[in-house]
Amino acid sequence: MIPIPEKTIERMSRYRRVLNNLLEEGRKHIYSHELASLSSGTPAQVRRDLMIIGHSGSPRNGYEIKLLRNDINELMDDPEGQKIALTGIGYLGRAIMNYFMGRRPKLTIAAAFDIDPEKINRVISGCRCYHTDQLEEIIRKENITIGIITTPAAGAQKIVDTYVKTGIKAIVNWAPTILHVPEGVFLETRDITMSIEKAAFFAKTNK
Amino acid sequence: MIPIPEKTIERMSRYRRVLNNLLEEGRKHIYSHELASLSSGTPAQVRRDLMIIGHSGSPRNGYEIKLLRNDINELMDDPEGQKIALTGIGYLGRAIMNYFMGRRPKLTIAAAFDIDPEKINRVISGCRCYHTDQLEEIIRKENITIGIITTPAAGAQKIVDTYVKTGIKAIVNWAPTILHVPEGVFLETRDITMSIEKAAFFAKTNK
DNA sequence: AAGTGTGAACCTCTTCACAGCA
DNA sequence: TGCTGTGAAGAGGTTCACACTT
Repeated sequence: MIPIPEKTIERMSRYRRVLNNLLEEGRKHIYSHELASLSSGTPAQVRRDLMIIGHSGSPRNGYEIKLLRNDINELMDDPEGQKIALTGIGYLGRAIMNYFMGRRPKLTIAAAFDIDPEKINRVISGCRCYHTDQLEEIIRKENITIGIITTPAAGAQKIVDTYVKTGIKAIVNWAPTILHVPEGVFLETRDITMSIEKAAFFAKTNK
Repeated sequence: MIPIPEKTIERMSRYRRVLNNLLEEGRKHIYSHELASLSSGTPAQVRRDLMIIGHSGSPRNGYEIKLLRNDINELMDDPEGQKIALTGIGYLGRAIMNYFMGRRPKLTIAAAFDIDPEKINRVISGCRCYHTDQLEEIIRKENITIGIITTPAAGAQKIVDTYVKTGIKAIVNWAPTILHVPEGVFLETRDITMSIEKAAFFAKTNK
């Protein structure tokens, strides 16, 4: 099977959110142009994406929302669930923990790590906190497969290295620094400064 | 002049960070392959980017770090400085304020907004906080041109509309929702859930 | 009539490969 | 020799346009 493009995966995440909202409102069907406008895309893009994941609708009613949502769930979720480790319990780490807790049943932050004794062995936002020294132990014990980094820039590479050592294959980094991972490990850096500087460039250019 | 691609702007932000670090270490020159490996890119990409912004080096020494950094500053910074408004002083808002304060002299968070009376009229992370009702007034008075959104999903579109009404041309959104802006306004949504779900998909696929 | 599904064209960004230069 | 600068090829993603369906 042809691999699904990263961009399509991102949009699936958006589509799912829109579809879940519509389901709550009791909507049953949706046309590509409606889903497009609700997710800030184009109708052709929506149809292409759904074609890629192998979902089809009908000219009469468009797409059946529940079926489409289920197809996206099947594509994106691991039926056995996936666990996440988060390292760096600062404001950013807490924002993510807060937002995530209980939101996605198949995807949970199973453990958080920090070096501040104040935070260790507490439960923050429903999540148990450990000392960073225990990263390897806990990740292996809990069978964690996804790593989040919300530490300051300085310690981040060391955390990545530990993540990689435990066999984690996907990492999301919010530390404002460039990190290095071996081939085969997915790393996405979501740099706050970079996104604001890009916006600033646009604001300046469009002045 | 040909417009500079968004992707190149993003990398400029990364290059600048690397170059600033090197300057502190006293380095004077750098080759494209070195800058590439420090910023997780390819040498060809680095050369192409520098070509696009009109910076050139020499086969003998590569690029002169200080000159290159200055060219990036000139490209990215507004000489008169740019001001940012941030709405939503939760964990995420504070993370951004904390990180940003005093870091970039030409780019400052000039005002923060919330609806919680606890936070209003205080100074948090060196930034004055106002009630959201004052958005228009303060943005115009302070001549703010960039807007950040770190509110919950529910109120976000209303904030965007207010930003747009005041003439703000670039918005960065961290609220977990799809927002709509008119043509000509730059909007970047940095969705936490989406990035984690994407990583989860990769972890699942690479299992 | 008003949708979907999709080959093909198009556009954007990345990488190759090599001439030119110090 | 080992780099830079860049035309050209390649890869990836988006949009067009239209046959097909209900």
